Amino acid sequence: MRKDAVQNRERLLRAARRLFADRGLDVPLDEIARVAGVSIGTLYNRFPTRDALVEAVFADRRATVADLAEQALATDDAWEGFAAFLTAVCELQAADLGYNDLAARTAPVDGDRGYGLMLEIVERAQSAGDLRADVTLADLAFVIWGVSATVAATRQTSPAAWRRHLALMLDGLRAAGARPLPGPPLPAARDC
Amino acid sequence: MRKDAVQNRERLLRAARRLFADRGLDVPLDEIARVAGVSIGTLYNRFPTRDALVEAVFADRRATVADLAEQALATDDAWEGFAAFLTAVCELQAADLGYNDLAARTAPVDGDRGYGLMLEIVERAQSAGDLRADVTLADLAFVIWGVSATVAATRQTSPAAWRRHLALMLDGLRAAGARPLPGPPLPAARDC
DNA sequence: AGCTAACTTGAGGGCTGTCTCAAGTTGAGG
DNA sequence: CCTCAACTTGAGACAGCCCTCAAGTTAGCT
Repeated sequence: MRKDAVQNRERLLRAARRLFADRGLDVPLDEIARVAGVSIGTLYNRFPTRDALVEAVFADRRATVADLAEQALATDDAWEGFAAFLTAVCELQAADLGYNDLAARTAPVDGDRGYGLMLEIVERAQSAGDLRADVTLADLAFVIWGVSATVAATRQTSPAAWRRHLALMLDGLRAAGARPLPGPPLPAARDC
Repeated sequence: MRKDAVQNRERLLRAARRLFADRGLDVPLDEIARVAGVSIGTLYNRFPTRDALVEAVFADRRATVADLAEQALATDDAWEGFAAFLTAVCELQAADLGYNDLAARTAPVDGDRGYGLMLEIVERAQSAGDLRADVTLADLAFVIWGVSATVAATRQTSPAAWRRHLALMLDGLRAAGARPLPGPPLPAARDC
């Protein structure tokens, strides 16, 4: 790839990162091109679809989440690790409206490195008797979806409000005082 | 108002009710007109803005919610009333994608009849020692927003999944085993 | 310096949805 | 039956965003 092409690619990524973070994944592509100081045609040359751009911008996130999962497993207390992991993921969401959108739209993929780790986090916390036994990994989507909605709704006015939401959900996930859950657990959904 | 005009208005409302319910509040207006068997111009004659149409379609909902709140207060057990109220509201959301959108976008208005009743539901459940003392009425938005997101995400594949989400939140709202919440409660937000 | 493949450009066509308004139609009172 | 205010109509102006491609430019090799 030519030197100038590489530079343009990076400008585009920088612009997209910023705009996605501030305004969400649906920001117009021509605006990204404009902020990058590049024509819309060049953007399409480098990233043929919006998804390709999103994927490139958030490529590191999957690994970041997997790292967080490993840290969680390294924590002595199983519940503490579990709670810290969820909190960290939600912090990523709160810090970046684009990732907030992305997290709410995509489910963890089965083959992924993070998937196995997350499963382990859940099972460990359940074995320790701290996490209620009737939840599954898929139920954590409720936390992600819920916090995503709260972040989107309160970002401007109460940027820390999601922490209350998360705290309520964590208390709901505790084994102590849990009432049985209705219905079957969520199937391990592919996406959305 | 002329007889045919009244009839057209009702056709529009019927069409809008159906389309909002199936596809959410953002369904194109010209499609509503088409389904109603009326021109787009007529739609704009009757309802100058989308909000006016939405308002007309869901005009009864505010009263419905207030009625539900009254029923909740008529329940002997304070917590049971509280939980039944939230469940009923979420059932409205699950049954109508349009209302699901609406509930997530608008906060209960201060002067509203339902507002006072909901306040009472919360306070009664807190006085009974069942609902944790550190939540406020505004915190119930987390339930609405969260369930709204879950309904939107799982409607097609697991239409009852929101009940698990709600059950987790209800357990999180219980006084028993509650950990202190972080941050200040949400300000009584106007909208959104 | 000259050449060429790689790259950039941005006007323009396409699509979807909103909203308007001049012209035509019709219900209903007199 | 006549009249006219009320109503309906739908083409079309407008706006936002997507995506393409023919023409022009440039990096980098020889």
